[in-house]
Amino acid sequence: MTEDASAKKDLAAVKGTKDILPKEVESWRALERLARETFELYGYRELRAPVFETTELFEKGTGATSDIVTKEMYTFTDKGGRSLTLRPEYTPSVVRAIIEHRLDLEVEPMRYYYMGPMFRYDKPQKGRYRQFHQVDIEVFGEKDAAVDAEIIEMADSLLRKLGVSGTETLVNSVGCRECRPAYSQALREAAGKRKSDLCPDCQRKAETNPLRIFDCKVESCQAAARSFPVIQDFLCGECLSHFNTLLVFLNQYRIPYRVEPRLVRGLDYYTKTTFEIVSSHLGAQNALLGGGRYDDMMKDFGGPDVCGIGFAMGMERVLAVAELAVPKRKSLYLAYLGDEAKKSGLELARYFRANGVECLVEFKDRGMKAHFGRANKLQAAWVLVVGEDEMKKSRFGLKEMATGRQVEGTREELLALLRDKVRGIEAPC
RNA sequence: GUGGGUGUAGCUCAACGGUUAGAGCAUCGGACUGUGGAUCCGAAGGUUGGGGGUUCGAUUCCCCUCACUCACCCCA
Repeated sequence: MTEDASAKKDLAAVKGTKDILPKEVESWRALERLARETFELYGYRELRAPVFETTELFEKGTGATSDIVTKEMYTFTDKGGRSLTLRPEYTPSVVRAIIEHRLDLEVEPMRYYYMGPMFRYDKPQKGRYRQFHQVDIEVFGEKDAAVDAEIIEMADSLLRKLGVSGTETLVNSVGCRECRPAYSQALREAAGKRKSDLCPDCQRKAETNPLRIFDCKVESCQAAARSFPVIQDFLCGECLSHFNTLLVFLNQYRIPYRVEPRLVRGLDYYTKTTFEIVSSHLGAQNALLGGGRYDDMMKDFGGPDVCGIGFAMGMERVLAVAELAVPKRKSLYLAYLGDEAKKSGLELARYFRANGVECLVEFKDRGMKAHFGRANKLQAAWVLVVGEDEMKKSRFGLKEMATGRQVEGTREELLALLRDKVRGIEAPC
C-alpha cells in the first residue's frame, strides 16, 4: 500500500487551508443563516463579487504600503498577461462594483453583505489561515455617525444570536486627511525624543506609519507610547463631533465599549471611526470582527464622492467561540428484506422524498437486526419496514426510534404522520 | 519572514537504545435470517511524517527537511 502512503503525503490540503467536513458544515450553515437573517432585518442585500480582481484594485484600495499588499497577496499572471490577485479582503471589490454598475444611482439603500473566502499569505496559527472566510457588510452614502453606531449594534446583535460571550468592543477615531497629518507629525516628534527607548522595528515605524507604534508589545515601546500624544486631542472639529456622536448613540443602544486610542486598524484607508470586537476566549488572534469608516475610497477610485463604512467578521474565529444550537436532522431509514421488497422500498423512498422526507437508503443485503443497528448508528429518526407481509397488504411498518413505537399504515397514512414532525427542518439553501 | 513546542493505526495515547511497535474508542465480520443501542468472540488497520547520520541494533540519540501547533509580526 505504498501508493496510499505517498498519496496521503502528496495530496494533503495546502498549508493554511482546510476542509470543512460534513460534521462541521452544520454550524457553518447555522452561522450563515443567522448572519443573513440579521443583516436583512437592517435592510442589507447580498452582493457577490468575484474571488479574484486586478492586482491594481488592492494596491489602490487596500493600500500600496500596507502589509497585506506588500507581502501577503496571492498574485499571479493569467494567460492574457493580466496581473490578478485572489482577494485578501472584500471592501475594494464592493466599491469597484458600485462604481462599475452605478449603484449609487439606484433607489435601494446602499447596504450590502457578503460571505466567502479571502486569501492572505500569512504564517498560519490559531485563528489565522491562508484561505479564511469572512462575513462582510458595507454601508455607503451615510455620513451620520448614527450609522457607525448602528453597525456596531448589528454586529453585537449577531454575536448574541450566535451565543458568543466574553467579548469587548473597542472604538477609536483615526481622524481624517485634514487632522491626521498633524497628529502623525506630533507622534513622529514624540517618538524621536524617545528614540532610544524604541525597538528597531518601532524606530522604522516612526518614519513610515507612527500610529502603528501603539501596536508594539515590547515593554519599553509601550512605556514610551503612554507618554505620546493622544489622537483625541488632535481631531478636527468635524472628526471630534463625529466621534462624540458615535459614543452618544452607543450609549443609547446600551452597548458597552471602551475607547482605545491605540486601536489603529492596519489598512490604510480608514478615516474617523475604527472599531474592533475582541474575544477573551481566543489566543493572540482575538479579533472576531473589525472595521471602520473609509470616506475617501470611492472618490480615490475615480467614482462619486460617496462615503463608506463597514466591517468584516472572521467566520473561523467566530465559530471557535460560538455556541450554536445545530438543528437535529430527522431522517427515515429504509429497511427492506429481499429483492422484491427492495424494489417496493425504493418506490416508497421516492415517494417520501418527493414529499419532503429525507430518506437514507443503502444497497446492501441486511437482516432486520442489522438494518436496525445501522439505522441506529445513522441516528435515523424513523425506520420504514418493508418485507413480504407488508408488500402483500400494501401497509408498511414505521418505527420511531426514540420511543420504540411502531405503527402500520399505507404510504399516504405514514406520510401524514411524518409531515408534522419533519416540519421545522430548515430548507436547503 | 523570525523563534519555541509536537509528529506512532481513522481518533486519543503507550512502548528503558533491544523479540514480530501495543491499548482504548471507532470501523468491519460473527454469535443473531422480521426489529436498534448491550455483551462476548474475531478481523482489518502502521514504510513510527520524509531523508540522512551515530550504533551490532533507532519509534527512542544527532542533523536536515516537511507538516501541524503556539508566539512575534500582521489581522478577521
